[in-house]
Amino acid sequence: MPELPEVETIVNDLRPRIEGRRFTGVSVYCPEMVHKSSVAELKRRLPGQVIKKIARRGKYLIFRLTSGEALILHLRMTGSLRLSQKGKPLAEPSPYVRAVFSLDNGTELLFTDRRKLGTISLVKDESEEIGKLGPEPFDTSFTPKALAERLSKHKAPIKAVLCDQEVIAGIGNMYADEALFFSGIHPLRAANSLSDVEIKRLHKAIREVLTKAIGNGGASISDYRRPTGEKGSQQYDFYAAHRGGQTCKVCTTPIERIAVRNRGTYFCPKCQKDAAETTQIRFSSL
DNA sequence: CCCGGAACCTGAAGGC
DNA sequence: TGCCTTCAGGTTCCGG
Repeated sequence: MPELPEVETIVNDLRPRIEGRRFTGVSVYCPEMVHKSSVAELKRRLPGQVIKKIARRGKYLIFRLTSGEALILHLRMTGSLRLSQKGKPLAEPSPYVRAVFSLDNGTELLFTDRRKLGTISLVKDESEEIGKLGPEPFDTSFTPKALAERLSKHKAPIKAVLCDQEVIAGIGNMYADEALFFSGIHPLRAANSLSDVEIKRLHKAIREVLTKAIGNGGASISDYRRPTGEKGSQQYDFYAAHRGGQTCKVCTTPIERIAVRNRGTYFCPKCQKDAAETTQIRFSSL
């Protein structure tokens, strides 16, 4: 599932290949994926526009266009972007191509999505789509204090609050589990019950976990692929996420799986104790 | 306003 | 083998 590291990888892969290119056309095979505009509007307003800048905000991919408008994509759970040369089939063709964006150098950007939950929007003002997102984890304004202030407003389980895009942008199910593992915090702890020390550790763990995953090109759990078709390798580096029944890489205790807000949640019952007082730092870096 | 759960969607995986 | 049910989890919507 594409979260911040996966989208960041996609942006990094796309940037040298298609930044500065001009859209020449667009075909949409799944009109219900187009939000905040229509297929007709895409066809009318996109061709001719140059991609000035490719950016990421949270889990959103942003193509900033010459007109000042922005094409904003969200991959949700099974979406992916693939680059191909016009008329040249992919080495691993997908039956789930939902939209094709053609560029002036013969490159085609394919939006594939098995479950059709991804979104495509063309907006005049980016804030229409991403205005409510919380801070970027790597922004200098995202300090332990800023995290503390945001967490103090929520009594829901920390796991759920970390996945709330208005609290902090870009973290989803997998990296919430990883960040909690590396900060030694139980996923069911109330978000507003964390101590300052725990929040500091969590803040550090969030950045470390995301940085490592970006270095690994993201996690190819499910349908995620890089635009080149390559898989990421972060799935082999998980300590908690998707490791139910396997032994903890730190203490060999079996990793447990529980449901938090109907989401599969993996944690080590020994490294991530229930009560704040008993939690100790057993490791400080990845 | 806050919180929890359902809906969206469809292939994969598991049970019988 | 094959049918059926359940699961996956980002976001939005809705009801309490």
